[in-house]
Amino acid sequence: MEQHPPLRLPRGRPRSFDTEAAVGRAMGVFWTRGYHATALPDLLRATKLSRGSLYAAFGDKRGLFLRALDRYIADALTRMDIELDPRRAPVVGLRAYLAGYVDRTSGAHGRRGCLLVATAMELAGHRDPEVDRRIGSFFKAMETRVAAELSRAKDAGELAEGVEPAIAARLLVCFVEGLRVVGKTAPDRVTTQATADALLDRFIR
Amino acid sequence: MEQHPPLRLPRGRPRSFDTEAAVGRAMGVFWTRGYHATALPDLLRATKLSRGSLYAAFGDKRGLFLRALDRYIADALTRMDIELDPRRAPVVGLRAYLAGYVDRTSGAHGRRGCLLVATAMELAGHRDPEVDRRIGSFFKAMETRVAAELSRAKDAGELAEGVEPAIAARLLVCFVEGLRVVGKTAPDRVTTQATADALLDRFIR
DNA sequence: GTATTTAAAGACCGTTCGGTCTAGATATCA
DNA sequence: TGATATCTAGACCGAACGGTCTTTAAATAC
Repeated sequence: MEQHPPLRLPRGRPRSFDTEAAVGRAMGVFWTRGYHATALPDLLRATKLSRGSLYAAFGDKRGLFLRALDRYIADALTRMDIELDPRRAPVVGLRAYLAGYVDRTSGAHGRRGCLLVATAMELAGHRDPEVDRRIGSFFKAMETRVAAELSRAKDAGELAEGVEPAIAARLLVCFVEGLRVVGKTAPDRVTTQATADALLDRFIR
Repeated sequence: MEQHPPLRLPRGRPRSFDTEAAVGRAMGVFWTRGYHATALPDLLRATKLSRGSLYAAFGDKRGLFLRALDRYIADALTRMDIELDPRRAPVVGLRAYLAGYVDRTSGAHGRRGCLLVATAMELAGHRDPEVDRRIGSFFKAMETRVAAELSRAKDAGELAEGVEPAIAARLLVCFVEGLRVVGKTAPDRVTTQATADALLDRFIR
C-alpha cells in the first residue's frame, strides 16, 4: 500500500474554483476557435478566472491548451472504449463507433469540427514535441482499439475474406478523420451515414 | 469577337514584380504555417515585396490568402484532371489519384500537411463566406470528378457488385482527406500505400 | 485575534500585430 | 524634359497580444 503523506491541511484560504471544470470550459473555446485564434480574454471569460488565477493554475496559455487537449483525447478514448465494449458483438461495436462519427460530423455538429484534427493541422510538426506526441499517440491508440475490434470480428468469422485487421483499422481511422474534415461543410446526416455504411459493408460478411 | 479597349500603355513606371509568383510564394508560407500563425513579415520575406506593394496588389492579408487558396485549389483540381484522364482506364486513373495522395501524405511530405484541410479546420464555419464557399466547392468538385471516374469504371464492369459511384466517391474523398490528417504524423509510405490499396481493392472487381 | 493562502480586479509591461503613409529612387510615356 | 506611376525602405499608428505584478478582499488554520 502507498504510504500517505501526513495530510496536514494548508494554512490559508483554500482553492475555491474547480480546476477540471476550468479545463473543460477552456477546451470548449480552443475547440471552436483553434489555438492561435483564442486570446487570453476568451479564456478568462470562459473559465471565469482572473488572469492571476489562470496563470497560477496552468502556467501559461500553452499549458492550459495541453490540459484541454489531454481532456479531449481522454474523452474520445473513453467513448471508444464504451462503443467497442468487448461484451458486445464486434460488428455492433464498429457500427456504434461509426454512428458516433456520423453524428459528430453531420450538420451543425460537423461544422464545429474537432479539436484534435484542428490541432494536428495547426500545430503538429512545428517542433513542439508535447503536441506531436499527443497527436501521434492518439491516432495510434485509436487504431489499436479498432484493430482489436476487427480482430475479434475476424475470429468470429464476421469479416469479409482477405481483410487484414491492422490495415483495415488504419483505413477506418483515416476515414473517420476525413469525415471530420468534410464535416466542416455541414453535410447532411443521411448521406454521411450512407457513406459510413458503404464502407463497413465492404469489410464485413 | 471581343472589342479590345484602346490599349494605351499606362504613363508611369510599369509593375516590375510577378504577381502570380508572389501568390505562389505566399501560398507556401500559409501552407506551412497556417493563416493565423503567418505574420506580415513572413509574407514580405517570402514574396520579397515591400509592405506598400503587397497592400497595393492584394488589399490585405486576407486578400492575399484567398488568392493563395484559389491557387492551391486550382493546382489540386488540375492535377486530378490529369490523373483521371478520360483516355486512361478508370481504374488506372483511380490508382494514380490515390498514389498521389499516398505520396503527399507519407513521411516529410505528409508532415507538411495540406493548405485546404488546414484552412477548413482553422477558418471554415466562422462566418467568412469567401472561405466557406471555397472549401465547400472544392470538396464538391473533387467528389464530382471521382464519381464520374467511378461511373466510368462501373460502365466498364470494373466495379464490385453493388457499389454506388456517388456514395463511393464521397467515401474516397473522406479517405484521402483523412490521409492528410494522419499524414501529419509522417507515417511510412508502405503502410499508407497498403491502406489505400486495401480500400480500392474492395471496390473494384 | 494573527498568520497565511488564495481569489478577483485590473494596472501595467514590452512586443507584435495588421495596416497606413511618406520619402526618395526609378522607369516608363509623351 | 516633364509628368506619371511604381518601386523599396522604413517610420509610424492604434490595437491587441501574452504575461507579470500589485492591491484588496475573503477564507482558512492556529
